[in-house]
Amino acid sequence: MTDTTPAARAGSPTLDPYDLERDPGASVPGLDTIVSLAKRRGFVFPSSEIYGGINAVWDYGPLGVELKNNVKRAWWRSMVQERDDIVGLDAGILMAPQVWVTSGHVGSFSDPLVECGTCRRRYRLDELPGTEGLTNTELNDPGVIDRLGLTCPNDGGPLSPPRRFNLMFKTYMGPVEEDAAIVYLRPETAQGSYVNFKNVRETSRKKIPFGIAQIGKSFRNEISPGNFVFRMREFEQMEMQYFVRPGDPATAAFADWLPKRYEWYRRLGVSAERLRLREHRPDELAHYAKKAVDVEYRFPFGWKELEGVHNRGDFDLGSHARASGENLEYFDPATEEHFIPWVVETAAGADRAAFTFLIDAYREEEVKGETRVSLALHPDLAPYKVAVLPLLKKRPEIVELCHRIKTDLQRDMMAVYDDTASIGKLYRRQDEIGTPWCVTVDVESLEDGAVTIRDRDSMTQERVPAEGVKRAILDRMASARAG
RNA sequence: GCGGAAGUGGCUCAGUUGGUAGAGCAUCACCUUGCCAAGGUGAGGGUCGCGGGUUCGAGUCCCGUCUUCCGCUCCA
Repeated sequence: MTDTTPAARAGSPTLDPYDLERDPGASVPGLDTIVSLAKRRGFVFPSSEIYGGINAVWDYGPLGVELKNNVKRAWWRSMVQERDDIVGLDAGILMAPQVWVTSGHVGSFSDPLVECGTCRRRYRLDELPGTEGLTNTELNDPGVIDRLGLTCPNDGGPLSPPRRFNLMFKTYMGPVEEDAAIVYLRPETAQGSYVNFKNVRETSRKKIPFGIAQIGKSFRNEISPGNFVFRMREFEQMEMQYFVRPGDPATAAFADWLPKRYEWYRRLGVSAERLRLREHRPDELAHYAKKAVDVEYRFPFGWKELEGVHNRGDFDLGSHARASGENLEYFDPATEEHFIPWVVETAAGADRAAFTFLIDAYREEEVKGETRVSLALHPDLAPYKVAVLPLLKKRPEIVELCHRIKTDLQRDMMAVYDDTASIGKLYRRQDEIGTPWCVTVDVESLEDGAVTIRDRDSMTQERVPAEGVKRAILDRMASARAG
C-alpha cells in the first residue's frame, strides 16, 4: 500500500519553491469533482440556491464550516497563540469613509476610468480634453469614446470604454440614504490594524518588532469572480501586519516571514509539488508595496495566489498619520529615535486556504471496479476527529458503550456516532469526509473492555482500553501537529 | 463587461417528431450480515433554474432573466 500520510505525500522538501516551470497539473483533481464532492457531502453550497443563486457567493455547510473554522484556528494558533510578539484584533467591517480615501481605495475606483490599449495608462475620463460639460450619464456611455473620437494623450492609442471600478461595496449609515451617509464595506482587514496601531501598541505594551493579526470578512465587487470559492465577492481574510524598523529590518522580516508562511501550508499537508513562490515584477506591484511574493497553489485552473507577503514600507502608517493628524510614530527608548514603522504583511484568504486543503487532500482509489474517494486531511483540519462505530448494533450494550465513548470524546473534539450501515461502509463514509480515526466497539469489548482505533492514513488498527481512547486520540493529534 | 456552452431528485445523467418525468448512486425503514462500500424488501425526494410567450397541450419550440463553466477582458 502506498504511503498516504500527510508527511509522505507532501513530497520532497528539497523541491525548489521558486521553480516556476514545473507543473503537476495532471495530478490535480478537476474542479467539477471538488464542487460535486463539496455539495454532496455538505462542505459548500451555492448561496440563496432556492432563488436561483447569487453570483460569487457561497455558503459553508456543516462540514465546510468545521473545515474553515479549523483553518482559521490553525492560523491563529501559529500567529497569535504560539508567539509572544503578535496580538489579535477584530476591527469593524464598517470604518470611517476617510480610511478608504487615505488608503487609496476610493480615489481610483469611484470615477469612470478609460485605459489605453497600447500603453496601458489609465485616465479619468472627465479629465480628458473634450469632455467638458458631459453629464454623468454621458460619461458612463460605452460609446462616448468613439462619439468624441478620443485617443490616448500619451501615445494616441485606442481607449477602452469608460468603466467604473467600484471595487468597494457601498451602503448608507443612518436612516437617510444620501451621499453624505455613504460608508463602505472593507475590501481588506489590514486598514483596521493600521488605524488601531496606536491603541494596540499602547495597551499591549508591545515593542517593535511586533504584529497585529486579524481574521475577518472582506468584500470586493470583483469584475470577474469565479472558480468556485477561489474568487468571491464576500470572502474571509487572515492578515497579519508586522511592524518593524524602517529599511533593512523590514527586508530581514520579509525574508523571515516568507518561508514561515510557505511552511505553514506544508505542515498542514499541502504537497510541495503543488506549492511555489512567485515574486511580483516591479510593474505588477501594488501601489503600497516595495516588494511582494505570492505563495501559489496549483489549482485545477492553474497556479494562483494563495497568500501574499508584502513589504509595505511606511505607506500605510505614514498616510494615516498625515491624513488624520495623529502622531503614529514609534519611539525607540534604546536609540532615542522617533520613526514611522514599516510594515511587513502576510495576507491569506481563509476560503482559498480551506479550498486548497480540500483539493490537496482529495484521493481516488480503484477497488473492485469502484472509485473510492477519501480526504487525507490533516487531523487539525478534519471536520470530525473521530467516529465511534458499533460492529454489532443489535447488542444494546455495544451501542451504549459507543455512546459513552463518543460523549466523552465530544468534550474535547468533534466526534460522531454512526450505525446506519455495515462496518465497511461506515469506514468509507468517514474516509470521504476526512475523519482521521474511527473507534470500533465489538462483542469482545464487552468482555475485555478494549476497543479498536482505526487509522485512516496508515490503515492500521490498535486495540486500546475503552477508558483510554480519548487520551490515545489526543496523543495522536499532538503527534500529527508536531509532524 | 464581451463571446460560447450548460442548467431535469442530494450527486451523475437519460428523456424520441411537443402528449401529465425516469435510471444508477446517495438517503431513510425493516430483514440479513458482522472489521473495510455484501444481499433482500420497501419508502421518501423533482411544479424540469426563474418569468413570460406560442400551443388543445411545453422538460422539449421562442423571448427575457438568473446561475455555473470555458475563452477573452479585468484584477489595489
